[in-house]
Parts: sequence; structure tokens; C-alpha cells
Amino acid sequence: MDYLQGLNPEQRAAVEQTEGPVMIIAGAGSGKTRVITYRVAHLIRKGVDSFNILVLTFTNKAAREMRERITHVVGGEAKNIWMGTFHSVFAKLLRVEAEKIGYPSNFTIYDTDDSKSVLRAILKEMNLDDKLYNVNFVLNRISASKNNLISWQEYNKNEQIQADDFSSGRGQLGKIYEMYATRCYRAGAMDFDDLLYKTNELLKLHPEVLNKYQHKFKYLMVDEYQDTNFSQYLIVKKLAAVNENLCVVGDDAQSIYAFRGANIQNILNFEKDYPDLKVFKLEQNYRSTQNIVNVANSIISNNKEQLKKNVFSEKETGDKIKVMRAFSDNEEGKMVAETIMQDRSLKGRKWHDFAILYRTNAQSRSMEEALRKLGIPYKIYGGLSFYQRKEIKDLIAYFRLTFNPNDEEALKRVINYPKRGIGDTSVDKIIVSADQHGITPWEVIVEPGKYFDGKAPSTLNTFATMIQSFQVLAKTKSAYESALYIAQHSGLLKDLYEDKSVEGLNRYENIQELLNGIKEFSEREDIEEKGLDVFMQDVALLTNDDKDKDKDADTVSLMTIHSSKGLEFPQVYVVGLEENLFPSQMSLNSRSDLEEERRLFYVAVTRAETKLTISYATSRFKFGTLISCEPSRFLDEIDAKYLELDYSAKPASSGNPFFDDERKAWSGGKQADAFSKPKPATSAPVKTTSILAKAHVPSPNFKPSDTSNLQVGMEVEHERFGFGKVLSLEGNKPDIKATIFFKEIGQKQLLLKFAKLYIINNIN
DNA sequence: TCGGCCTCTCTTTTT
DNA sequence: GAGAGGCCGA
Repeated sequence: MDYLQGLNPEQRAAVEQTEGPVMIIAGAGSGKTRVITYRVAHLIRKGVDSFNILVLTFTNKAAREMRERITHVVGGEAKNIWMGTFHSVFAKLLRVEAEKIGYPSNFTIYDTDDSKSVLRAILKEMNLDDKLYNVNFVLNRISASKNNLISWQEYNKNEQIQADDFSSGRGQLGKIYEMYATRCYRAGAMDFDDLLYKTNELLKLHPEVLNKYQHKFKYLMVDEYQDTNFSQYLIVKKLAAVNENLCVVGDDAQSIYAFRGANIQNILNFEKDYPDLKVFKLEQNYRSTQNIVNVANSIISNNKEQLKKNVFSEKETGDKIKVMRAFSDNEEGKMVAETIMQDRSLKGRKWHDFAILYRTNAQSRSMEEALRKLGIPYKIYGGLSFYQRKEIKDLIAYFRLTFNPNDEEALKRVINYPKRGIGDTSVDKIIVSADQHGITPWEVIVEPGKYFDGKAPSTLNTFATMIQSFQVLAKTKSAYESALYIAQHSGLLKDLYEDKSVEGLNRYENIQELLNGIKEFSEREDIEEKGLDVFMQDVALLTNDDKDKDKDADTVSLMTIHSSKGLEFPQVYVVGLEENLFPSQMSLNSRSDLEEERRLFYVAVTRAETKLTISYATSRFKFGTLISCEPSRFLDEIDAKYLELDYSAKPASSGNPFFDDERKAWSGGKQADAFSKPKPATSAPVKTTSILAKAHVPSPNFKPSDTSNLQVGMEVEHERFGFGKVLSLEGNKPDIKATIFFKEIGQKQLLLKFAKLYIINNIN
């Protein structure tokens, strides 16, 4: 058991405590993954059958890495452990047991797009205002209900919920929930939340099934326990109820998924559920320098709700945290890219030592552009997944339909793609007809003559026959052969092939890539069943990094802070530290939301091993409009002694200091390009939603005044916003904020230290 | 039925 | 600034 040697006493104690309820509170960088890995390995070494172990992780990637590391210690035995995300593990379980709760074992998994599409159709049928019943809002509401195990029946019976809905004018939510659930059921489909909800239902309605899995999973471990919701909590609790060999690992300070229903109380209340539990606290951070750990601690100390722990580092003090200020999002990208360039050569780093973390996916663009300009190789993680691309979803929809012809979303997706003359009108008719006869759309399509006259039946027949031929084929052929056949005979491959545009070429290549992936699957020797149906089983649960081939490539990593959880990099850039962006505007209304943002910042900071750089911009494009930004409150919360401010950024040298980059971007970068072809006269006028389009032209003699004595009532000219009057002043030097009413664009708040204002009349 | 054009929304984060 | 849905004319 030499693997125990490398652990510190607390880690080792946690590993060796294999029996009974255990809670491991693991601070950032405290070797959590090591502990889980070795604990599982230890179980197996002690003679526990690997078939009796269930490990639930938060991402597929974490599961894969852990399996690799366990294999390293115990060898091939690791293969038999049930290990994966909640969603994938219970999807697998449901495939075995689905028929007990009325689902086919080949049920489809609806992704978020599918769910929204179902809801849109329902809202349309019910003639509801899609502003009031915003699809995202409705889906959230349904999702939250499911995560709290509230069925649509209960939803409609619950007086409190009904009163809330009615008072907000959304009395139909319960009805929508009902229709949504019914529709999914009819389609033989489960959405993401159903995978957990239906598991609960299964375990509740079928004690014999519960009993079976309680005895199968003698040892349970849950990683990232702070991110579990009620539905997940209850599954775990039930499964562990017989043996109570349950070990949960988490860090309340890193709980960042409350928006998805995660309940931090699950970790805070663990002690109440299991009074005889053993608690281990891993507090030594092996990842980061003392400065970084100290900054992280000072950030999180602003939160009220937390478990007490003292995370410390014994590594070197390290560099101070650098704070960079830029004047625009593009400039921020430029500064980051340039610093990376410098540090790489100065410190002999590799590109993959660097990561850029941001709050929202939209921020990746300015970073990408800057990196590209300097020729820095980079890779974006997360974002639009490979499996979410249109062409991929189209082909997969054919596969879905092949195995589950009742899958209505798949049907709608491909019934007229490629074009085969079955337009929206026909599709609507099919659905109405299906509703009337209480059957599924597919059943209408199979016998169209029964329901329609005219030429529709023959086109529908052709389509149905095609799908049926796919079904026959898929029963006998390998995944790859079936997939290729379907891609060809559906006409999809041809349609993409004929599109010679750059995007079209790209789409064609993506399909090739998917087919190659399926080919690899078909050739795998560790799986017995290699049909396309097996490949399809959890395709909806795959994400980008599940298909990474070149993960060893030397590139800078770009990702949201959320997807950076669990990762570490020598040098980390956290960008966009601005009010309304980070913390997000949506989080400002409640303390708990704001605390979640702060934990998110904590996660971001603790990704860094040796050097952390934080940046913000004073203006940035949002929805194609330029807005001015203030530094994030989180910056103020850090003790200044850890920081090193770099405000060296100089406004560009030309006459318009702040907005050169933006202006270029706005004009498509063509303003100085004498060789660009003139637009044909017939072309539509350039769309100009940007503020710059109607920008104020400054007076010829415009020059910024000294605003230190600016007073309410003064009339001013702003370089871009035009003429205005000072309504109020607040704050202290040097952070005085002025509220100014501009004639052309209305009221705005400006920080005087940044705003270039010319004082027109001094009322004194 | 289909394609082009317009408008609207979107930005918080993901299994 | 992009993608998706809606609208309209052919």
C-alpha cells in the first residue's frame, strides 16, 4: 500500500476511513482528487468488489481522469467501477429499468434545445404570450420543480405555487408543465432533469429495484457534493441507506451551481443526516503560492454563509497579483495576449501553462482576436459543443428517429431536411391529426392515407419507408456502417457536399469527424455491443471535452470560470472584473446570488499556481453596443497589499484616445483599406446599432477640462455622448461618479477619473 | 412550399 | 454581432 505514503496525515485518515458516513471538506488545491482516487483504490485493495462501488462525479472528464488514475494503482479492476456523472450513471440505470416506469429502454434524451422547442410549440398551441411566458423562464420553472421532485400534478395542487403563478399573471404554468411532461412521455423522451427525477420515481415506486441497487452499490462516493440538488441528494441518500458507506467530498466555498438547483444546504446539513459521521478537513493548499491563497481567503471572507476552515499554503510567497486596466475589451485582450507572450519567453513557459478565464462565453471573442493577431495558439473549452452544431444535431436526429420514431423533436428536425416537400403546413397537419387520434406523429406518417388526401401521403410514405429501412439496417450492421448509410441515404451528406461555401465545407468536415468518431467506436475491442443504438445511448450527455483528441497540444486555454473548476494552471488570467459582468447583473438583487458570484471569483483565483493576473476594461461591447464599465466591487474586497496595479495602458496615440479599436471594428476594419472593393450600390445600408453610428462629433476645439471642481448644474460636452448637464455627483475622490443627462442619448453615469468632459459654462 | 429579408433577443454560468 | 424565428412575395 505504498500509495498511502505520499499523503499527509489528514488525507491518509480520510482514505483509510472506508466504512460509515464520511464527509471530506476539501479546500481548493488540497489534493481532493488524490484522496478520492486513493480511497477507491484502497477499497479495492482491501478486497471490496469493484462492481460494488459507485462514484459520482460532476463531469465526464473528472470521471475519466479518475478512472485512469485508479487503473494506475489497481489495474484492470478499475473498469468495473460504476463511475460517471449523475446524469450518465442514472441514464444507464434507467435504460435497464425504464420499462418499469413506462418508458422504452431506448428512450431519447432531450437536450436543452429540444426542451425549448417542445415548449415553444406548446406556448403556440395554447396561444400564450411568449414574452410573459418566456421560454427560458418556463423551462427554468419546470426544471426547478423537477429538481425539487414536484410533479406536475403536485404543482397544480399546491396552493402556494398556484397563488404565486396567478399573482404574477402566469396562471398557465402548471398547465404548460403538464403538457410538457405529457409530450415528452409520448415521445419516449426524458430531459436532463428527468434523468434524476425519473430515477427517484423508479426508486420510490419499485422498492425491489431500490433494494437491488442498495445491495449492489455497497460503497458510494460523491465528488463536488456542494453542487448537488435535492433530487440528486435524495437518490444518494436512498441508495446509501442500507450500508451507509457514503463518502461525500466537497467545498462549500466552491459551490457555483445554485442557479441550476444545487443546494449548498446538502453539504451544510450532512451532519444532521448522519450524526455519527466522520469529518475530515483538507486545508493545506498544495497548488498555489501564499499570495494567491491569501487573496482567495480574503475574497471568500466577505461571504456570510460558510463552513469554517483555514486554507493555507506552505509554498513560496510568490508574486503579487497583478491588476491590469484596459480602456476597451479589445485592448484588454491585447494586454493579456502581450503579457502571455512576454512571460512565455521570459520565464520559459509553454503555452499550455496559461489559462484565460472569463465570466461569460461572449467574452472569448476579444481574447481570441488578440491571441490570433499575435499568432498564439489557443483552445476554447466549453462554448458551443461539437454535438450542438446544427449539422451534427441533424444527423443525430436521424439516428434518434431510427431507434425511437416517436421522438417528435427529431422528427420535426429532419422531416423536411434535406428538403423533400414536407413543409410546415404538412407538419402542423400531422401533429394536429396525431393529437386528434391520440397517437404519435410517427403513427400518422406510417399510414398517411388514413388521415390525408392529395399528394401528401405519397411524400410521407417515402419518408417513412426511408426511416424504416434505416431501422432494419441498424439491427444488423455496425454503428459505423449504419451511420454512414443513414448519412448518405437521408441526403444529408449530399446536401452538405453541394454547399461549397467556407461554412458548408466546415459542416461537411464536422460530419466526417462524427462519422470517424463512430468508426472508432465500432472498432473498439472493449465493448461487445457495437450497434449504433449503443453509441447513441449517451450522446446527448457528451460535451466538447469528451471528444478531444489533441488534448496534449501546446495551447493557451480559454474557458468560463464554471468550466475551469477542478483544473489548475501555472499562470491564470481572470478577465472582465467589472460591475454587471462579474458580478453578473443578474446576481445583484440578492445576497445569496452575490455570494455565489463571489465563490465563483474564489474558484477563478484558486486555479492559479504561481501567477495570477486580473484585468478589467472601462468600456466594452455588449449586444453590439458600446457601454462604459466600472471596476468590479470584488477588486475592492481584496486587501491592497497583495495587489500590484498596472495602469500603464495608454490610450492609443491618435486623436480619438479611447475608441480606436472599436471604431475599426465598427467599420469592419476597412476604413484605411484603399483596395477594398466598393459595396455595390444596391447593397442594403450598413446596419448601425452601435452607439458610434450616431456618435456625437466633438466641437473642433474640444479638449477635456479639469473636472476636479465639477459641480451639479454645470453644462458639459462629452467627446462621444455630446452635450449634457450634470444632475448629481456622488462618491469620494478619486472615484467620483457623475450622473449627467445628455441631450442625445439620455442619462448616463460616468466616473470622472475616466470621463473626458469639456466644461462649457461654469455656473460659478 | 420556399427563400430572402427583417426583426428580435440574447448574456450568466451547464449536465 | 449572431442566430433564430417571423413575415412576405414568388
